[in-house]
Amino acid sequence: MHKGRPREFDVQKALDAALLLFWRHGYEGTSLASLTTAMGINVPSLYAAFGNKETLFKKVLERYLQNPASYLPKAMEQPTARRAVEKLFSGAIDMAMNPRHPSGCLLVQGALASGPAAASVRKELSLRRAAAEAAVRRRFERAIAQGDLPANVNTARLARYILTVLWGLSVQAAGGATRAQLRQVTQLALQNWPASPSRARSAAE
Amino acid sequence: MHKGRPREFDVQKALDAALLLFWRHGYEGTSLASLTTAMGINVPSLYAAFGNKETLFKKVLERYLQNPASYLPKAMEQPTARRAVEKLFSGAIDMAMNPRHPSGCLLVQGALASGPAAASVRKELSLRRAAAEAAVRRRFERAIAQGDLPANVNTARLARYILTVLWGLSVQAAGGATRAQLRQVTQLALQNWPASPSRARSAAE
DNA sequence: ATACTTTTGTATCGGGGACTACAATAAGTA
DNA sequence: TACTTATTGTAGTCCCCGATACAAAAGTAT
Repeated sequence: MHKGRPREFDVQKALDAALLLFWRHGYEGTSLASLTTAMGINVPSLYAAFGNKETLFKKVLERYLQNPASYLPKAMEQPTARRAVEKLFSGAIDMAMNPRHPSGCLLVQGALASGPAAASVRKELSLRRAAAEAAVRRRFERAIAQGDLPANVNTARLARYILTVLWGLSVQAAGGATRAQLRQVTQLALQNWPASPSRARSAAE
Repeated sequence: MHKGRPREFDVQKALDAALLLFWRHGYEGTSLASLTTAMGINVPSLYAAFGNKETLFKKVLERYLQNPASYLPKAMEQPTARRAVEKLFSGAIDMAMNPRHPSGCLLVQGALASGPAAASVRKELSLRRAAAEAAVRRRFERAIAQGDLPANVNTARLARYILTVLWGLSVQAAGGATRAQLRQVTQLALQNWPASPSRARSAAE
């Protein structure tokens, strides 16, 4: 099967360890020395397996989206758009409150602002945030097609609002907000939901 | 008046130049070399005038709150709580769209996640965000006392929601959102305003 | 065995990070 | 004019950054 000396570490475990560091300290705040220590490998092994710091981060990012951040696509499977957003928020809060990893979302914590060297990472995170917004927007479009949302709802605007609240939750979580506080924020954020009978035109126009 | 050789640069101008760098690249992403270049001074002058990188950042932060971010206390002077929040959002959008400086809010961009060396800066920013939230909450309390908001409104929760949207706007602005997009988000965010006659109990309990 | 291939460990590399020593300079003060 | 005080400019400090060279180790293939 394998040629040459076999790898002595688990790639996924190493990625998970790297994820925790990038998540907590951001891309620029995470050093290679701290990475190799946490991953339990030495520097040449890291470079042989993951390329360099930037490509390592991007693989960590993929891992993040598949494992702890999979609550977003999962939430979109809910039967109604309203339930989907509720599940999106509760999933985000559950993740933020999980003591096994840092608070907030890696798409926000990773590199909101950065030096020129990390511009590529910053751009990648920005694209991923836009992709998340697009996924929610597509869910809303499906909801309109299914009669679940009023047809005059502007799906792009509603999705952008929902994601703005989601990113804001990430900032609040980084500041040490409690689960109850975050939940109350999401409850307020959903009170202008367009499907609610008395305010069907809320997100319209 | 002054003893010794007089300073050859304007402290405020230098702080403004440093502000632009910290704002765009974050605390960790800004190097002393780039700072001295932008400020037009050399390294010993920087240390003599501002202490070190961390104390420089904190002075820059004060400057930021007084000059470009003064829209928040200004907005709180509006006659009603609703108008105050509208002004808060429009002020934030105006600042984000000003081409003379970076997008987003320094309280968010400065250091959401960071390495251990910048923990003090991260904590300081977190405190300032909490202070901003408290200022809005106090404005809501005044609004209740003045009959401007229903007495059963939970001011802390409503303020936290408003600030969550504000921080979310900062993330969206960092991602390149347009003025129209940000404005639409704030319009949606205000549709569940508790003073609105048909939904006076929205933010309550 | 021997050759070949890949990973591992050690020991670096050049570069840039924040920060400072020190002498020259430019003002006020005697 | 000499003295004092503070800033400026040059040069350099130490240290950690991301990234590598190279030989020993541990497997497969012949």
